[in-house]
Amino acid sequence: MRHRHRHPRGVRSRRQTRPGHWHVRARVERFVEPSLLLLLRERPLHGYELIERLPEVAGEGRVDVGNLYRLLRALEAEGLVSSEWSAELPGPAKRTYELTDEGRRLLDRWAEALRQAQADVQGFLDRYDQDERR
Amino acid sequence: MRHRHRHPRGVRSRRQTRPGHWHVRARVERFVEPSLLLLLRERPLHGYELIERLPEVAGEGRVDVGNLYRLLRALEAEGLVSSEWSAELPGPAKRTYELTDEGRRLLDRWAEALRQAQADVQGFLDRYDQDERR
DNA sequence: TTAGACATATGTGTTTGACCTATACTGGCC
DNA sequence: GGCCAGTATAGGTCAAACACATATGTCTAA
Repeated sequence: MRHRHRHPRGVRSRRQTRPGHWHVRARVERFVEPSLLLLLRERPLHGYELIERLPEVAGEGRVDVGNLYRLLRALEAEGLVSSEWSAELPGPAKRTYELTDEGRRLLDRWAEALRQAQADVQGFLDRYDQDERR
Repeated sequence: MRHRHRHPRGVRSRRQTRPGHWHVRARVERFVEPSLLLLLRERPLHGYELIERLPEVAGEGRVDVGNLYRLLRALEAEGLVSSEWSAELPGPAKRTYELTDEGRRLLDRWAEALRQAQADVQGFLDRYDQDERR
C-alpha cells in the first residue's frame, strides 16, 4: 500500500473540541473483544456480519472496521476463535469465525470482570447522587 | 532528569501473560478523571490526599502517581480545577485543588455518560446470561 | 458498464496508561 | 548530627488501544 505524507491532522486538544466543550465518553476498555466473543457464542458469523450486529451488544459508534478485522485475526492467533473461508456462500469471499472452547472460557472471564466494573461504576454513581445538592 | 537506555521491557504479548492465561480487566476509560472531580466536589484536597482516597470511588489498583499529578495539571490547564500552594499546612509543600464551576459541569456530564455505559454493559450481561446454557 | 453494496485488509497517527526515575521536605530514631 | 522512612510533587519513556485513512476485490442491479 502506498502512502504520501499528509498534513498534520486537525488539531483538537486531548479532549477539548471547542472551548468549554469536552468530549465525554465513558466506555469500557476493549469492549469489542467480549462483544465479538458473545456474538460468536450464539453462532458462527463472518466479519461483516459481526460489524452489523456489534451495535446490538457494544452500543452505538464503537467499531472501526479496520481494527475489527485485525482484532479477529489476533483472536484467532491466540486460539480464541477459529476461521475458514466460506466458499459456499454467495458474494465476495467471507471468512467465517467460530468460538473455540478457549474463547468461551475467556468470554466467561470477561463477563465476570464486567460485573465487577458495573459494581465500581455503581459505587461512583451512588456517591455522585448522594450529594447532588452541592 | 537523566535517563539511560533500558533493555526492552518484559515481553508479554498484548494481553497474554502465560500460555492460555489472559489478563482480563474491564475498566472504564479514563475513570480517574471523573473520580477526581467527584472527590473535589466534596471538598478541596491536595494531590496526595486524592491518591489516598481515589480507591474509594475508582476501585482498587487504579492510580499511577505520576500520571495522576500530570492529569491534575491538565485539568487545571483546562479550567476544570484550580489550585494553589498551601503554605500553611505542615510538611512538604502541598498544592491544594478545588473544583471550578466548569469542572462541576463536566462532572455532571461524566455522570450522565457513566449511566449510559452502565446501560450498555447491562445489555451485554443480559444477553450473556440469557443463553448461558450454550 | 458502471455505481454501489458487500467483504476483507493494511498503513499510520494519537491517546491513554504502565512503569520508572528524580527531587525535596519533615519527623523520629540512634 | 546523620540517616531513614513517610509525605508530596513531578518528568521520561514506551506499548497498547484506538482513530483515521486508504487499498482492493467480488457481486448485483440499473
